[in-house]
Amino acid sequence: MGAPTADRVAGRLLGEAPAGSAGDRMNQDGSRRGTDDGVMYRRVAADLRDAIADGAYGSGGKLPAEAALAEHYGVSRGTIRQALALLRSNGLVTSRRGTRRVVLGTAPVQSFSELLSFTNWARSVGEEPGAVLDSMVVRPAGDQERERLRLEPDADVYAVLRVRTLSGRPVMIERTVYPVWVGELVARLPVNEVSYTEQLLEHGIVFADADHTIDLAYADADDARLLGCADGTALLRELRHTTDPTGRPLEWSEDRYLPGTVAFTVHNSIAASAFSRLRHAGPAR
Amino acid sequence: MGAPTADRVAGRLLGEAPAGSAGDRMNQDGSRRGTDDGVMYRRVAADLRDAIADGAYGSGGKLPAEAALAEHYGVSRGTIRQALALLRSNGLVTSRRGTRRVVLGTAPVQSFSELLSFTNWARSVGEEPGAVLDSMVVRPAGDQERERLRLEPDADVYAVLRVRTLSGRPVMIERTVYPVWVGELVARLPVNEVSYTEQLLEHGIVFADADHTIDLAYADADDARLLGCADGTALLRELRHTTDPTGRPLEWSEDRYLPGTVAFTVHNSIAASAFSRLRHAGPAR
DNA sequence: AAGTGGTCTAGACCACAGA
DNA sequence: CTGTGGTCTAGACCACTTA
Repeated sequence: MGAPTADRVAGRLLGEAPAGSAGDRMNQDGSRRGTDDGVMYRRVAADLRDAIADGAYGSGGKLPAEAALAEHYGVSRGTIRQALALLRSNGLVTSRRGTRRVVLGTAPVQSFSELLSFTNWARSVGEEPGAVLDSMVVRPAGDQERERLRLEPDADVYAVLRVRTLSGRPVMIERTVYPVWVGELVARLPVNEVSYTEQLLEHGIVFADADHTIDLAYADADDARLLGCADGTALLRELRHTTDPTGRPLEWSEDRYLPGTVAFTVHNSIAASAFSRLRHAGPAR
Repeated sequence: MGAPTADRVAGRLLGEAPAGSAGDRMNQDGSRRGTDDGVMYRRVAADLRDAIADGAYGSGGKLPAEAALAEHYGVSRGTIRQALALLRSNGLVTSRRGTRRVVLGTAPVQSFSELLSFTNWARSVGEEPGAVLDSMVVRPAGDQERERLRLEPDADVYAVLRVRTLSGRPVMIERTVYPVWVGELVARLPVNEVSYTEQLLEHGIVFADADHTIDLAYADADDARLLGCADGTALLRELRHTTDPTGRPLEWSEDRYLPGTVAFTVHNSIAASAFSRLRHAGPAR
């Protein structure tokens, strides 16, 4: 390939501002928060994301044509399309045959790790994450656990119960089940280590895919005790199933949040959506 | 391009079954439920989706290499990659450089319209959807509504309140706000028309992008009366903001579900995710 | 009719996994 | 080392929108 230099990604191609928001076309600085992972389409995407965040195209404004972007960045149209697909999947821009792409809004600046890790999420919203280990046991896997973690019939699991805190205030109960090979690593971590995810990452364990189910649950005696709420209080529940890039299950977790501490957001589009409603099937644990 | 005939998409290329699930390699019928929209990569994706659902590769099994798929379907590798990207974004398969793709699970068979439309969702889970119109008014837009629907300062909105039912049982309260140009169409629909979405679609209004926020809310007097629950009952709330392919806002809705009637699922991956947690900011209405 | 995004091709090189 | 998916290119044609 042409191996364009990094500073090829700088400057700003102007699109078309929406009616009623002309005049704010500053920010030619080309500064970029996004990570340079050396992949061109990500750099282009990051640059466009920043431009959109700066309001260079306005909300409801039009992006430059793909051909124009390709020339501007000195890459092929295919690369531009890769970058735009990213923005599209993040709900930043629309696309429709025949017309220019339209800016929908500003990106929620959250990376994949922030989606999985309570710790990273807490930091990203400016709070101090904490964790209190309540219990960690090794026990034979239940039927559901064996199936979900794809384990042998007689396999054990590590079951961990933790209270997660924001700036010292308990907000979530985390019940996580790990297969033995992951659990052994978890067990060796210092007690009250805040982020298992980060530590596991350093052991070469990569969280690659996750399925989440969100519904409502009621606090049991443990929840009430640990969260300091009344027994039977309604909690927002997230069931999470995570695998590594190989498809090997890494964890199966049930998190219960105190109301008012968290909300979940999803974007979907006619092109690609990973969002669906389910008929409620009762407690899945 | 080579314009392959439709029946080029038939037969089945076998991958590699996971340990412990060999022997179920039937289904050479090539039957396909998927829609033939004439786009090759979608046809390939649908075919692979069916193959996966039939267990041809097994859960945890490996897909054939891209090159093999390309030859099998008689298309280029690029097209195969488009198809696989679809499956990936649906959480069906993983992908990692260096190794074959791994089957994660079976697709949730839901289309985009099922995600937006209560009616389609209800049908897809085998229940009879219903709607009872409680009120429909035209009134000046509030500040938030004006911003979210991108309206002029003095614009009106149509505000609709409906009770949604499953087989006659009330399960959800839907408070939707439409800009005038959409609301006028809605107002002309027959009272107790079940699916506004389907009707609007026939008027050429296309729902293309949606943002959802999910959290917990408590039943107010209206909710309690209409859902037949106690005042203050915890409800699962979905805030939804929908736009057409042009980026023009179509609706802004707050839906409140009785607990135990619905759950929301999300898939995300390290590659592309549209899912994020938010710091809770109180009632957004 | 001109412009734009959607789809597809054929080829290239690279980074990484696993034998 | 070989096979695999990840990235990128340069070109082509089509469907749709807008003027």
